[in-house]
Amino acid sequence: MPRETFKRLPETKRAAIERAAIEEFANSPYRNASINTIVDKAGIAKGSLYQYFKDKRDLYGYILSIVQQKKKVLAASLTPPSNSMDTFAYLRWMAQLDLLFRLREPELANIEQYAFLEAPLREGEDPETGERVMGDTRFQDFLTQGILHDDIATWVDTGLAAYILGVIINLVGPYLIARLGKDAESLKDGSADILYEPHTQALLDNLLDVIEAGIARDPQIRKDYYSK
Amino acid sequence: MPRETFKRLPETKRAAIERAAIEEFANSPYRNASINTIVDKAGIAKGSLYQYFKDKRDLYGYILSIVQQKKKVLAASLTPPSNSMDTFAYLRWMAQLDLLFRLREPELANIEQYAFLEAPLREGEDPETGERVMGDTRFQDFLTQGILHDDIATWVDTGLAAYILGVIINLVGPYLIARLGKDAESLKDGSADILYEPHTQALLDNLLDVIEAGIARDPQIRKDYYSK
DNA sequence: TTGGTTTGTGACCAAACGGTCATATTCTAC
DNA sequence: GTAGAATATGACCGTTTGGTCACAAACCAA
Repeated sequence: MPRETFKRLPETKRAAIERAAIEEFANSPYRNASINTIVDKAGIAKGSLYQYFKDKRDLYGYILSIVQQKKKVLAASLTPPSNSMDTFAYLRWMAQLDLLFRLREPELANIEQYAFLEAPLREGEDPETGERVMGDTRFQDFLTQGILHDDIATWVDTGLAAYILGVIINLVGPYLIARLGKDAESLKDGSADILYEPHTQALLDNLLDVIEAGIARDPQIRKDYYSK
Repeated sequence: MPRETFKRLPETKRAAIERAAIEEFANSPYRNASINTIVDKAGIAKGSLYQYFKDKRDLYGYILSIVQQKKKVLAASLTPPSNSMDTFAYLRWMAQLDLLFRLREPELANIEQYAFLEAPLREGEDPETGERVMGDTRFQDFLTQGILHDDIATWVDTGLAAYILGVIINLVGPYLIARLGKDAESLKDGSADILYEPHTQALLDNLLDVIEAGIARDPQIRKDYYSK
């Protein structure tokens, strides 16, 4: 969506503009984000910005595309979800990806969250049935597949559960970071690996155990080490 | 928090101001709510408003107190939670209260939700332990009690679960209303009672069954009619 | 009717908003 | 060197923001 002029910009200048915009959209939801603040921080004139982007929405859309792309790259760098991965392992993988994204790119994660909160009820169309559904269609699909695989209890209302899962995944990040406290620091600077940091894994385990116990057809959690 | 002058105002005028403010704060989060819009809708001069309230925050605080009070009244009109009510019945009662509030007072419910989203991570202090906790302390207490009563599985991380419960209860309302569709209309105009409307009760049942299955020590849901 | 207190009013303020545009500067090609 | 295109600039526009204040109107007791 940026104009051609923007793409021809020297690397450093483009980066400065992107960084300034990211910082601003991470600190304020779209409506309150300030163009003036962005151009000041980027060190360019306001008129210049409007040569690169049609308007505020255009700039915002571009920043959102950066967020998505960066997350995609991170997802690819993480052990990818395999087809053999079971339903809940996949869900755990998603939660871990979300947390890792928040640790590595807190500003981008914030932008993502603002975007989610601005349309938490956005409708999507189920490509399968054409039925209108609410919430992230990813989770809708996820649950439908889970039922087909006999992983999810058939009595679970998939629409409701998909909505709840979306809300949880999108809002649990800040809580986890706060709970991890200084452990989160080690994960950020890379001195610890999220895959092996015990405190982090314990929290993720607990979150997913609750979810699995809640919607699984035959939850393992009830038979394992936790049972008393 | 309103000034004495406001309390002395004729009923109709006070009501007009409250209605205008409620409408505005229900449509926009605090930062974007407009004083100008409020005074226009209330049909008073801007200077008058500032004789009744110190500033925007003061007015907002007053409106929030109305929200809380109205919800309290509604809670009292509903069959109150008894001591003998078990942990999950109490949680279901809370969910039902929230839904009913949304049906009867959609604007007030919206204000409540904006307030929640503006500080979803606000810290509270556990009066028992003095420990700093996140999320609604109500749910923290609720879970602690539940564990004492042997209703909640001991392996559940209460902090995490309390946060999740808070997020769910505060955000599931709009989804439920949308799902109920025209049934929601009957509930609003009083031609149907939420306690007996089957579609509504089925959705609430499903939500609470998932939660119970997720965190209960000995979830009934696994043994009952749903099991296959 | 008078005088004093309480209440009502809207023009006005400085700041910030998104966006525009005439002009200046820089770059490219011949 | 020069013409012409591309890019940079910040003063400026109209609008909106929360909040103030000098003044007018209404009220009330004496």
